[in-house]
Amino acid sequence: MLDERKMKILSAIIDDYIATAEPIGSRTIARKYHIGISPATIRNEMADLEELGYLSQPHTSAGRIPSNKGYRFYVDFLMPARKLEEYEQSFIKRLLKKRAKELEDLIEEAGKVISKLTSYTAIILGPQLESSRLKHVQIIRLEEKKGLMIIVTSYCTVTHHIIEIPQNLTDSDLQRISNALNSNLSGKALEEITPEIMNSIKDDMIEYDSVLNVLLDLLMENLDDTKESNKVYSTGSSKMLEFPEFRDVERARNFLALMEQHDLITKALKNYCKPNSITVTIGNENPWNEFQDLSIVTTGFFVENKNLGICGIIGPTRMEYSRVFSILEKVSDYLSKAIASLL
Amino acid sequence: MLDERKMKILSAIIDDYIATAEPIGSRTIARKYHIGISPATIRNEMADLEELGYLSQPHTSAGRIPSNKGYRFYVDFLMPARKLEEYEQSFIKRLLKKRAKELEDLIEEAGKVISKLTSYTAIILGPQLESSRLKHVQIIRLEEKKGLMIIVTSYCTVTHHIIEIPQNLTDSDLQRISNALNSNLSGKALEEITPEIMNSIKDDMIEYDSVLNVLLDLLMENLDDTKESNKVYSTGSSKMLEFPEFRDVERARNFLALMEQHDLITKALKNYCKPNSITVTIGNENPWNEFQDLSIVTTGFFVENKNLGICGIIGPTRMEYSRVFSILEKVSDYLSKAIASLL
DNA sequence: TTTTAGCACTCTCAGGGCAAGAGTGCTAAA
DNA sequence: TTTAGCACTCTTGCCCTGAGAGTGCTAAAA
Repeated sequence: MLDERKMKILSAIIDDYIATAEPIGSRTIARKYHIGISPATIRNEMADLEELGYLSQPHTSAGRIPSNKGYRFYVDFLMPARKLEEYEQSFIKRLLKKRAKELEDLIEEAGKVISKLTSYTAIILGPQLESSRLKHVQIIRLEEKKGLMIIVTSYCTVTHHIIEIPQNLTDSDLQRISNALNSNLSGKALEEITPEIMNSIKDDMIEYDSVLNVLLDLLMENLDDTKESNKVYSTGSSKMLEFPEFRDVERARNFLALMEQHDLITKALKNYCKPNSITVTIGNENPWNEFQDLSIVTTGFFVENKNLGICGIIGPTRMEYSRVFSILEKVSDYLSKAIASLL
Repeated sequence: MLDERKMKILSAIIDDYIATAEPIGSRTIARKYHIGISPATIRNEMADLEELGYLSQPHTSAGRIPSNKGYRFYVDFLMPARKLEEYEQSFIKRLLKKRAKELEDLIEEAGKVISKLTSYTAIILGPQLESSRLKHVQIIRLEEKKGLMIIVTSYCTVTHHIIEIPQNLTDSDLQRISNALNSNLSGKALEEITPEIMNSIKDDMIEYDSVLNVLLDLLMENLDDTKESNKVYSTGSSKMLEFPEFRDVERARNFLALMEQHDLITKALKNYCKPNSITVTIGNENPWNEFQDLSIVTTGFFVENKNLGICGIIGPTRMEYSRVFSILEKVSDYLSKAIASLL
């Protein structure tokens, strides 16, 4: 563990670097932060900190910048707690008030709020349906031979599929099928829908065998889909380019390309984020080198104590961690409430 | 109108500039394109073309680059027709084969195809529901006091709303309401749903007055929404940054910020694009100066001869117009077919 | 033993000067 | 009407230089 003085210096360097994006020299620290020791002493300490891996030097005669290890130490031990500004509070509160029609709208809104307030790119991984159950299935006839199957999960997410209806089925047949599916399947999670159950449904309604096959397939596929691939929402990429780390177009492009790789982002979020608390992944703590000089901060949002998704931000490792923490905490809180009142 | 020789020279300059992004000098033209006249003559012609507004010079001792007027002339008169490459053909064909579950998936897929093939940013404005009609309304009970209203339009786009169900309504009440709404409203366009019709529904079912008010409001709001604000899909922004015109981060950022302004894009597409044919808007032919050095190429897609939406690309004014034309034409064609077979 | 002042050294960065290169417009000859 | 020739302009890359910032080391001070 570092001694008091080293921590003070490290803290000062990181704070300053986060604010200015310029390497910091010993003189600057002595002048701006009043630690009460001379630049020479600070220089010695900085050399130590560099040897320990917390700092690095872009070139010999430049100041120091934090390394990933430095940021990690900062986030874990040094970072000051921060209260939200008045305007941030009220901005987030609007989330709750704006009556949204759907979960999706709400999530998009939350993304906008996060990116507006932080200037980083918001990422939301939403509805995480691992624990979702089937709530309702309904088949509606639209035309002579065309119908709509509507699937509602326990989180009130709705999906629909256009299906073909065999000529000989009447409306009451459709209703009977709907009823049978509901009474057998509703309340069940994906893994509880076994082949036995499906066969028993088919046996009960042998006369509808062919259409039932199609329906059950669609149903399973649908549940499978929502389980596998969460939808990724990301907002505010253009603002990110204002940061000096993206002055180089090459890096900007890489970042934008990364934001289009939803599968990779999903992986990164799922593997490295505990939804129950705010999690940070700094630079190469992420195994994919696309994230090399990016940090991810995330937290979950919940309904009835069940994790519904992950919201967070992605930005350069030089990030205002403490601001992001305070904002994300609040947004996740309010988002959870807003969803609860929606469902 | 320009004489033959001027057209040849203009054509050569624009072709070359589109390919290289470098100003072209008289010598280059004489060497690469065999027009059979000397650089000096070409120089004279170029001076004429500049005076006429088709070319401009970045600085006195540089070559010429096309002006917006030049591009316009090129697109209208000079541009060679182009056939699709084998691989482009087959790439687009996959659109049709991939069975999509929803219109939305199909549209997103089309966007990806367009941006992959052209390297420009694909923009799709979709389902344009101006001429859409209400096809079906259905209310489903999910829980004791919670229900789902499902609205299907004539293009089989589906929206849903979670609604509150008053305590005393039974399932058969809900069915009765659904039936009444359907028999009175289905097949009607938004503007055909007059207050008289709504009142007559209410009169018929006076006992459900309060819930009917909510439902009808939602319904109108929904139709209004889909009419006003089409959804904008855009894909492939990161690839755009590979073009030399975006080597400047400032411009890259402006472009990305523009792509997030869906309302402006909608306006630009709606006001300046005729869906029946391929339309180009070059640079400041668009009145908003965000589009200053961008061109938009669009065309519509159709189902049963009704325009369902607009698909197109947005890119720098220095654009491979003829390639884009050929690709867009094909995609719109196949997209229309794919949608037809889906619905 | 720890801290600090002093100093030589290193590296970057902005600015100036210079030569090369590309392209033009003009003039006069073909 | 076309073309060769030529002087002129402007950009670009390159080198050089001096200023500035910051370091590490040494030796003196606390």
